[in-house]
Amino acid sequence: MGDTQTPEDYRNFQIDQDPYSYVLRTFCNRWKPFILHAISVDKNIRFNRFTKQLPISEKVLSENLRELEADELIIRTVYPEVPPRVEYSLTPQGREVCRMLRMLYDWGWHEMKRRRLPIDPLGEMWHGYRKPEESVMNEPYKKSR
Amino acid sequence: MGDTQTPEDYRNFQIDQDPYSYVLRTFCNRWKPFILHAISVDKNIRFNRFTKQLPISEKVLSENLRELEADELIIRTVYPEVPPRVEYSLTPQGREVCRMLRMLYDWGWHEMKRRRLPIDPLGEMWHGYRKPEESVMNEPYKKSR
DNA sequence: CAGTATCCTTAGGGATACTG
DNA sequence: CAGTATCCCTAAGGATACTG
Repeated sequence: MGDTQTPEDYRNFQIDQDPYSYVLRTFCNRWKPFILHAISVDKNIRFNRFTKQLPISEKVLSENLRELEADELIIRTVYPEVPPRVEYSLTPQGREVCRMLRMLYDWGWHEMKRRRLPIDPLGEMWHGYRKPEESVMNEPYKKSR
Repeated sequence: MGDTQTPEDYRNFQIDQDPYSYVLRTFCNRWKPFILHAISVDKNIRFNRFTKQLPISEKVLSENLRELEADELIIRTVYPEVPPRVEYSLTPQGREVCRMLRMLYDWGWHEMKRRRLPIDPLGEMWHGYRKPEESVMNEPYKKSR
């Protein structure tokens, strides 16, 4: 379907149109793996819950949620109540991504073990590498400092 | 094995010690997927070949290769000749990473198709989504401009 | 509650010149 | 050939205050 490209066309490499780059900007920044994982565990999670579970600023959280929504990995549902309630959930694509992220986490975990690097215990609890403690997982991060 | 942590310990979330972060900094930046893939295809690839296949500056390429080596994903072999010859190859861990990157690429490719986004044809050739043309793949990137 | 709006800092990457 | 060494720039993220 119109795929008659010359070698010269190919040489004009557009990195931003490569699937690697798409993947990186879609879910491989500092916070998106954590955000997606939080949604996968806590269905219908609300805005404030993120900020209690992750040391992320509201600005950055908001930006990331908007991007994830635009990329169709999550759905934002607004309930017209007072005070407002907004819930976030995964799309089918978002669930696929979570499966891949799971693989990445597992690889990273084993690799860090192999290299004897310290591993954050909270993530381990969330991913089944450590006995869970509800009291901690419900609100792990203190806004202190 | 000394894993007696209090809830307060857990609350002190160290994002840099989480496997997600480890994965991101190990092989999820702008160029590492391309570099690793280039090595996986062209065993014993040399420094200059990267710069001909990717629009990457020598500085950034060098930095990335050093990091990949430090993280034990690639091996750097120096042959004491004149002029010097240095070859890069994958470690077993590097090959594992390439397998995961393959999954990410495939997901990204399908997702971009689904969303009707333009996909760079050169990457498609390298990943088997498009009929390969040797002449282009051997030196796709022109240093012009 | 669920966010914006501002302002600020830093790390990652790009361009270019140079070297053993 | 296989890199350093410089200098520069932008995008991502952080801190904080404010709002419907």
